[in-house]
Amino acid sequence: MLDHNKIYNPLSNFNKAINKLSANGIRPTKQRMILAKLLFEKGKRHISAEDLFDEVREEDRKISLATIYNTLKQFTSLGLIREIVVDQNKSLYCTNKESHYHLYIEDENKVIDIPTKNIDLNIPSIPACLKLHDVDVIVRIRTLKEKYKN
Amino acid sequence: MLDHNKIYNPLSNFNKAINKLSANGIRPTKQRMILAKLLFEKGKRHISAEDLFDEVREEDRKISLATIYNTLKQFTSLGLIREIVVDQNKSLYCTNKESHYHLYIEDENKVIDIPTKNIDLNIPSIPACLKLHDVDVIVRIRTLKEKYKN
DNA sequence: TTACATGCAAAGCATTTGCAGATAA
DNA sequence: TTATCTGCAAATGCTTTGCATGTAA
Repeated sequence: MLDHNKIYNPLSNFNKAINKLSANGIRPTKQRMILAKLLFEKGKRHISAEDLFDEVREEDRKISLATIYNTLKQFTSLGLIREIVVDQNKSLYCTNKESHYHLYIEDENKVIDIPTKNIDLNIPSIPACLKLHDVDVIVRIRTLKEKYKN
Repeated sequence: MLDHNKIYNPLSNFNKAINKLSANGIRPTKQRMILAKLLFEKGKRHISAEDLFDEVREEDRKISLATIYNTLKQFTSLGLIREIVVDQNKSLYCTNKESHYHLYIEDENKVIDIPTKNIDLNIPSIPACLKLHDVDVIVRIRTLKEKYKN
């Protein structure tokens, strides 16, 4: 059921997402709507499949992990969210639609958005013909002590 | 067995690596020596565990994958190589000891080093107290066509 | 009605771990 | 000798897939 917020805010990220789904012939099923709400009605997020799975349960609903993974992949293909690979055992999904990069603090397993203007890329080695589709920048910082001596 | 190259080039990356091993009480076993040779006597490389496994076999030797993974992890802890997580199912290990960042071309599964001077990081949001141990920057570019329409 | 979605369990895959046997010092 | 290392196979953990069932249009 629609609430007033959505009725009077036709350009919300949630509504844009739903529009994009139908524009691509993808059915607005119960599961997709629940996930879209969690992703797009809570501000900018960096969230994992497992996190979403838990949030769905907290609402006393249930969506299988497989469906969550498949939906996240689909939303990513549609450009509704961005996947950030922070380490080999975890992908996070980012709902910030503005142009930005990511700062990953390994010790805390935490991701912070960095405005694009804060990083100047000067990469003459990219062939001019490459026609970039997307550029992700992950700045990974560690504060760990060295484990071995010099 | 040592060859002339090593005898007369005491500052080679290979020798530095071996020195670091013994400085940390880590035995220069047959397996570690073979891996160190492959890593440090072939110039700058971006190589996976599986790649190394294959290269060892090409020399008609055999080191188990488990040992290769463990050794790579250990060399990384020692700071001899750097791990680059290019996607969730693959880590590459980089033998370039100079300060640099990484450009990952997803379509080609290829990594190129970027000199640090080509990227200006201006990240006021990092708390000053954090005392960075290391900063990895991965610029991930895609040239794929969009799969879905707008 | 029917093409598309979902959920479950099983499969996949890179990586890690437990442990018995091997090896360096 | 003995602490460390290696190799195998099994375990792990995230993610994907096959397929039977369910559902939107």
